[in-house]
Amino acid sequence: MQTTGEIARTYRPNEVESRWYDWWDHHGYFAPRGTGEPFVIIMPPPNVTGELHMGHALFVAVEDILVRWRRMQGRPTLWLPGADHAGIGGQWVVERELLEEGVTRQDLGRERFLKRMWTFMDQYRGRIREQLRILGASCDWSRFTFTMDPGPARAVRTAFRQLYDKGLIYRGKRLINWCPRCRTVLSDLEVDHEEEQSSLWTIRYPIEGTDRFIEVATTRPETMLGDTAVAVHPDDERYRDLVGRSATLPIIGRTLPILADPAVDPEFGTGAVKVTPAHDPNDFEIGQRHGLPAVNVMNLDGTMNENAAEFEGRTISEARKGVVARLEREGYLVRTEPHTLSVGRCDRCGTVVEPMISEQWFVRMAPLNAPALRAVQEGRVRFIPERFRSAYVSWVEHEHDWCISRQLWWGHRIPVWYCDECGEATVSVEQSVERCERCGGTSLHQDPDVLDTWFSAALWPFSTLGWPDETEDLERYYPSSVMETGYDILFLWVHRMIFSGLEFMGQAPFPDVYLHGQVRDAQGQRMSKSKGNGIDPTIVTAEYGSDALRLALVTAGPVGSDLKLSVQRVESMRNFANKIWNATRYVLRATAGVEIELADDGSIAPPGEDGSSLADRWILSRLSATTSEVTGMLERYQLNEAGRRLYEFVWSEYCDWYLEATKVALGGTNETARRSTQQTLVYVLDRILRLLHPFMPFVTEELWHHLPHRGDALIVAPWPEPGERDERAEREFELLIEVVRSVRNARAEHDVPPARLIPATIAAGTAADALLGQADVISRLARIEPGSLEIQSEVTSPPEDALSLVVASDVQVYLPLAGMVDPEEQRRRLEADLAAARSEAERARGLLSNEQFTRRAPEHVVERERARLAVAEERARLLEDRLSAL
RNA sequence: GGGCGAAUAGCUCAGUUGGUUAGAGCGCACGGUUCACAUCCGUGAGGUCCGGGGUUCGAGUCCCUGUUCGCCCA
Repeated sequence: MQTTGEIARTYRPNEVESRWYDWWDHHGYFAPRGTGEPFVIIMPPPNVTGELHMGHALFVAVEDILVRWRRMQGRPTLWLPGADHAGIGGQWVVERELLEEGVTRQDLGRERFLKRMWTFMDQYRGRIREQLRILGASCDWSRFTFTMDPGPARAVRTAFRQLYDKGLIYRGKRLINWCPRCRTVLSDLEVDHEEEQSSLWTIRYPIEGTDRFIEVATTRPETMLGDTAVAVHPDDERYRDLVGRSATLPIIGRTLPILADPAVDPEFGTGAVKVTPAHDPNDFEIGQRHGLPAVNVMNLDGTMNENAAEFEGRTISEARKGVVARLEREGYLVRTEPHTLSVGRCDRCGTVVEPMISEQWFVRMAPLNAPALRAVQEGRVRFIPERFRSAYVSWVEHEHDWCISRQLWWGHRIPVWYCDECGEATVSVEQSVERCERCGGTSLHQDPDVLDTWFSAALWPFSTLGWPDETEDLERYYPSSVMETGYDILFLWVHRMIFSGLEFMGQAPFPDVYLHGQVRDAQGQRMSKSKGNGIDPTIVTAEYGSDALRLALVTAGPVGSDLKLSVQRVESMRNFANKIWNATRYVLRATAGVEIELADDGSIAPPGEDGSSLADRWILSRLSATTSEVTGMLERYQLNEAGRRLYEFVWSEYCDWYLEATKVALGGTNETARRSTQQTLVYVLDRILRLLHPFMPFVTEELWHHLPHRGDALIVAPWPEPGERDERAEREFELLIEVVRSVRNARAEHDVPPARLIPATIAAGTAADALLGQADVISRLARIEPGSLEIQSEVTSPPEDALSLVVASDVQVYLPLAGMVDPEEQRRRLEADLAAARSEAERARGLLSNEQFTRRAPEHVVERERARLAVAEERARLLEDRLSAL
């Protein structure tokens, strides 16, 4: 794309950003290029149905920075995008649509419903690209994959078959979490537990053959209809004589054995509990141990079933009220007291989850977890930040088997066919099965359920690359370089990818796991639709630009912790973009019509030594420092620090000092010096744009095209290598900065109008030569009258009535501001400075006179203290002189 | 109940293997029509490094303990 001519006075992000994305894409820059070790990120696939939110903006910012940086380093770089079908969530969106039309999915039937799902999905598919385009995600669209595509679908069936054959997938009747609203089973991880205020009801059951009762405490009285035992702790003296006897269940009249089991907490309630194996995980286990029957009293829609006597057909909460009322009426309710308990809710819809017994498919985790734990413990999989490792290990060590079937229609159908003749299950990687594997019968029906969305997500690092086929992509790009995702799905997704990669590919799917936190509002509140405190990325990027949003997000806080985002921060990053924009305008104007030398690789050549000024040498050295620091920070995944470092370099060093200093050479008569400055200006700006490109791809690409260059695009321009440091230049220029600052400070303190130029005399000791060469720069920056600036190594007779500034031990500035300076005021200042210098000297002296310190501290620390002492003493001496001269 | 994290300027965060005078950005105050930029420039104020104890010549940093907030797991 050609960009020519004068550029606008202020940066307008939306005009610039809209131009580049498709241009990059059409030129093929998003596809891996070249040879060498690839850099690969498999993108966490956004839900097809989802709107763009800040979570997406954050992951795009982070991944795109890594990807663009590595691409510029010359690695063949693949960032593979995709979309997730989002099981329950996806189905729910379409069901809601149907609801408005007054139809249920059951009315439509499975086939027509799925057709409708696909129509919907096809509509939404394009939106992911559109959203990622806004954010500048440089991912390879030719490899875009949807979890329901034929490839990943076959991967799912293949994985299922392999695990089934190894006995790692089984079907079993177990206690599971049931969401009555979604009408499906959920895995343990999809249930959110929250403390809620409720009651503890104490009920008494008559003991058979006596006129005594046993009191049990429960948080869920309605489940008593399904009680099949009463249990106490084996060591509980209070109930020892009752163990072995029986109680009668009120309302129902069932006989309940009273048994002893160590799982009962004698401290809770009365120490005796009712046992409802069909509706409580602990009771289920007690039931297993004692061979108790499980009586299910609920329907799948959250109403009571035929085992609930008169409460059949009522909702659970109606049943609870009814049961309590009847118990009370009949004298079985002993008391009701307030109680806090943990309630499980469906993480999708918030409905209270019911534990129920149901036949489902499970993955046997222990054999799969062992290799995953080893990989993490041996460091083959690293977490960034590291602290997530211990959370991962302790969670995985205690993981239960994973329930993978879901009672939904939208998703990967379980690849199991049951024979109508012999009942045998046939598991197939094919889409359909004609013949029973055992009896050859041809009348089969497929399991009606689908698989947990995370089952297909677990295979994502290799199903996207063609597995189970041995494709070139799989060979070349597996394992990927880093998995970047939110810490909230560490167990739900990351863990499952790790064990799946190890199981199916024999190798962990990534060596590094970079975990980002959640984006919160300026007050640290979670952004949510209902609170209305969310910041919409579409709106923010339209106003401030995606570059600004990206930089605001990535510099907002360290990796792995939640970050606070305010529009104000985005705005200040937009201002930063404007700063670079205007710096470029300045450079372009300063170098108009000048031939800029290019290096062999087509980039701007570094300026030669000839005619280079102190400022030139200083900024080049600072550029080297910045380049190596930023590269190091990126290598350590410290993106936030890298971003901030660049911000500071550009604004505080390049713009505030270097650009200002160049105005002298550019306006001067020395042709060589001017050429050197022009070359340096462009050279450093070019490096800045390169370093900044991963963070702010749009504005940097735009500006780069205005600079002289021979490459095609900044997105594929080489990443800068740090040059030499010039410590002498840094020291000297920093002294210059100190001199200028102290003059400015004095001017401000004494209300010297900015427009007024003043004379100055500088005594600069050993730095006199260096400063002498910078007289023009100093006078310009400090607003000193050029003809009246004197720089000497020593000033024997300072100007009369001069204000005296002590910059360093041997550097003083005299500002002859006769008439402007109140002598009392100056005395006060000097005295304050003197007091500071004396106390500093005192501190250093005290330290150095401590023999423990001089003996035990390292030599360089002691040396530094000696130097500080000398400086402070010299400074104090100078200040005393000035004071007495006053 | 177990675990993790955080606590440093008004706000958001840096602060290397401990090195003695704790930094940045934003915000704030004051001053500015300096020919890149008011989306800007200059100057400045602002800190018991959460409390207590310990180790050390030396602690924001290491150890113990407590407080507050947040998160994860059961």
